Amino acid sequence: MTDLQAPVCCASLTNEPINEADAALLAGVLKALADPVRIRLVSIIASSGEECACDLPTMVGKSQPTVSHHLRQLVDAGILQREQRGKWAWFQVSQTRLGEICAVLC
Amino acid sequence: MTDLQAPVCCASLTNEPINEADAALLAGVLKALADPVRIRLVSIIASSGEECACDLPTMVGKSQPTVSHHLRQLVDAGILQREQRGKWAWFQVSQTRLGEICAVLC
DNA sequence: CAAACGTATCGACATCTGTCAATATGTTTC
DNA sequence: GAAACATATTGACAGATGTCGATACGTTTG
Repeated sequence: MTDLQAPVCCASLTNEPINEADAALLAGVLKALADPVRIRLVSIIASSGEECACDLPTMVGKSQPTVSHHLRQLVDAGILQREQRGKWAWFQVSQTRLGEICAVLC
Repeated sequence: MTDLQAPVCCASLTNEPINEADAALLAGVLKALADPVRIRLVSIIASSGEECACDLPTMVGKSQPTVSHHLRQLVDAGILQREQRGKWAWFQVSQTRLGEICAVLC
């Protein structure tokens, strides 16, 4: 499995044709974001700065396993950062990662 | 079906929690981009300014129907613009659309 | 208009994905 | 250490998605 924590891929999509490997990397990161529930999770967490996993199932109207699954995808893609505090898991948005995505697209 | 040609959604993901409808819109646009073949198509077309559909199957190593299917998704999402010239279809990247996506993410 | 050619659509299929109930894992507290 | 609680994993299933061969559609050119 590719390391999705590495920089997204190339400098820019629009300068020169991206190669297949980098395209797959970028697609993986974008795919992590390309879901309505995950977008709402990112937006909720970004807006407040950080959120506890315990509050998110209610906020997005999905079951605890479903939310856990989505959070994992976002963490694997480097979009969220996870921090364990006692029995609670707290999440923050990686502005760095979002910035990388923007840099590649524009 | 929602109008994916409209502005992507909100001003910013990170200011305040996005609502469900806008999240679905944004997810639709991102999903159109979240595929290795489609990313390569966008990158190829953006790099050269415009491309004829006739050249793309060879360039990305996929069949003509498959490429046509991907191009359609990108056009529907407002990421590509299509122009018919005689029997050829030419495609350009909508920098406006890419810019909108960046604006929402950052 | 008939043949040639570029593109889109259809049908079929294998794979991937989102979802939840059930259960396992891990942490705290009594 | 046992009970309580937060989170992750597993298993199962319906629906979405990428792919291609076959075919239809539309435009140009003899």
